[in-house]
Amino acid sequence: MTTLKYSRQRESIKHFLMTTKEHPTADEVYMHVKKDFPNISLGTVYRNLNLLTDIGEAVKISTPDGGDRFDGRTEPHNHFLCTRCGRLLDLELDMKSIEEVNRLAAENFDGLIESSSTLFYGECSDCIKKS
Amino acid sequence: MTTLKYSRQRESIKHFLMTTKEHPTADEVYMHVKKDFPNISLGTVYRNLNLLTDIGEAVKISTPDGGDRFDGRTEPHNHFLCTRCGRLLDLELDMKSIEEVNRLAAENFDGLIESSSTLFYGECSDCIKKS
DNA sequence: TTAATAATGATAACGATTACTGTAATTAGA
DNA sequence: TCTAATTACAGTAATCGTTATCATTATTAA
Repeated sequence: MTTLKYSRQRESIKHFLMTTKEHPTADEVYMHVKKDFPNISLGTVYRNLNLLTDIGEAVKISTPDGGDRFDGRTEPHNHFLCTRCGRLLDLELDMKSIEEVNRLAAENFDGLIESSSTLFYGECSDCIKKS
Repeated sequence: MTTLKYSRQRESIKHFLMTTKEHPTADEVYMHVKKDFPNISLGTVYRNLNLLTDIGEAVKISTPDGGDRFDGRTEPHNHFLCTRCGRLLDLELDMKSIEEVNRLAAENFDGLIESSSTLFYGECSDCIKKS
């Protein structure tokens, strides 16, 4: 086991993830952090995003379109992907509902369900307005 | 709009997807179909997997670990990813539960929810036995 | 049977991510 | 505070999954 050592770059990445409402891709994080660290490397961004994910200070979200997104909110919550514009949004679902889903799923399942993540699809309000 | 033309390769891919219980990656489909078509190209596999997905005869599943998986079952259902062995399994959840989740989610959401896909995490029965 | 065109196999190109390497920053201990 | 040990860095090459290109083959409608 290797000890964690402070770094400004990691702190900046973490801070950005925790304050943004978006769910940026690694490249978007890179672009942002570049403002403070003009010659930060994309590899550093990936390394730290994975590190933060591993120690539970960030969450990785997989979508069927393109690269993974990262989220600084680590409490269980779900996401909505707009099938028109591709935006990924937070979607609140109270803990009870999440637990209820896990319980329902466990009824017909032979293993141990620890958590779940739901991705909802549809049209976001912005796209509905435009149509 | 381009007309669809029959091909043995596509038929074989489709047949495999519909009969297997697994959720193969593109490469696993490739390996399997190779038995009948020894010089099929991986590009052909991808092309047809995407085509089948587009016309609704297959489903693409994104997981946080590595490549996408494909599923010949097109009725709405959910999946379970074992955090130990990485296996992706079907998980039955009756339509009512799925609709209920979508309804609950819609309550606090401003757009239109059309569908959802839940990925459950935990340990599969095989891994539990081994521990 | 033929002409039109969609699908193929082979391979190159691509984008996202990871691995490598020598240098710089952080940290624990004297 | 200085030093030594070690982690993190920037830069870059390599890898992996996937898509695009293209000349050839298979399917299909007339």
